Amino acid sequence: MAQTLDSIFAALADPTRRAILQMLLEDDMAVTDVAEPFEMSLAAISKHLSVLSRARLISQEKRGRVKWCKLDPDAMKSASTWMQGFGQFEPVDFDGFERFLECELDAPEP
Amino acid sequence: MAQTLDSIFAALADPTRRAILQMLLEDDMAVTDVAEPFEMSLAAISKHLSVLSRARLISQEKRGRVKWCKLDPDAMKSASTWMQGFGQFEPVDFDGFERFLECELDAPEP
DNA sequence: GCGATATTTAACCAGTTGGTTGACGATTGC
DNA sequence: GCAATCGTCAACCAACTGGTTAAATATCGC
Repeated sequence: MAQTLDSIFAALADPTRRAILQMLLEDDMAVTDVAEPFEMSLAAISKHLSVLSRARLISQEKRGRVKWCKLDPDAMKSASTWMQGFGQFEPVDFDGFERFLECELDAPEP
Repeated sequence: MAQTLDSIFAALADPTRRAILQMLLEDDMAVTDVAEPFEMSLAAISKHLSVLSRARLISQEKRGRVKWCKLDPDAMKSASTWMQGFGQFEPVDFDGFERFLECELDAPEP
């Protein structure tokens, strides 16, 4: 679990990878489509995806020659759970999505 | 903000730094006391603390020759907020925790 | 003032990261 | 069958990380 948190937080520490996760929030995507908005090589994106995959933040499934990437929220949830040790609970937060959108404005690229 | 998230998640990606944060959850601590349970040099811990400090996960205040380290929940809060876009995680009341920390301050200083 | 204590800085080292290019293995459509 | 598409792998590079030891800087107690 500690090693899991290592890889999850390390994966989240890169703005390109966070942007990829936010793209996947919209829909599952093929590797080539994930790469399209970024100004870097496909190989670089492929590496980023494997980092996300090893951290189990995404899952990947190959169908034909296309590899589909899909968000897997469990890992993010365990990171979030770890962080909850640093705060107290409060009832469901309806502003959450709004604040998320504000953060998204600051994301790099696409 | 994007750069902030970079440094916050990068800081959280190291198990030593996460352990330090959990120690600080109990109480504010001097650098030497933070270092005591770890099997590494004081200089290494000092570096870890400066990473945490640059990420604003802790604040540091020098009183005399002792530098006190104190949790600063704001940074963790923004990371948690970013993550909330990815699931129905329980949100965290970091403001409540901050009030809790302020109460702690009234406790007798070591 | 002086020795002890608290902490940071500098120089260094090995390993990791994030990117590149180019070659390669599968799969598809014609 | 064969050219195009999808994606990874290998080799390489510069920059960063996490650790070390040794020296430097403050401050404290006496």
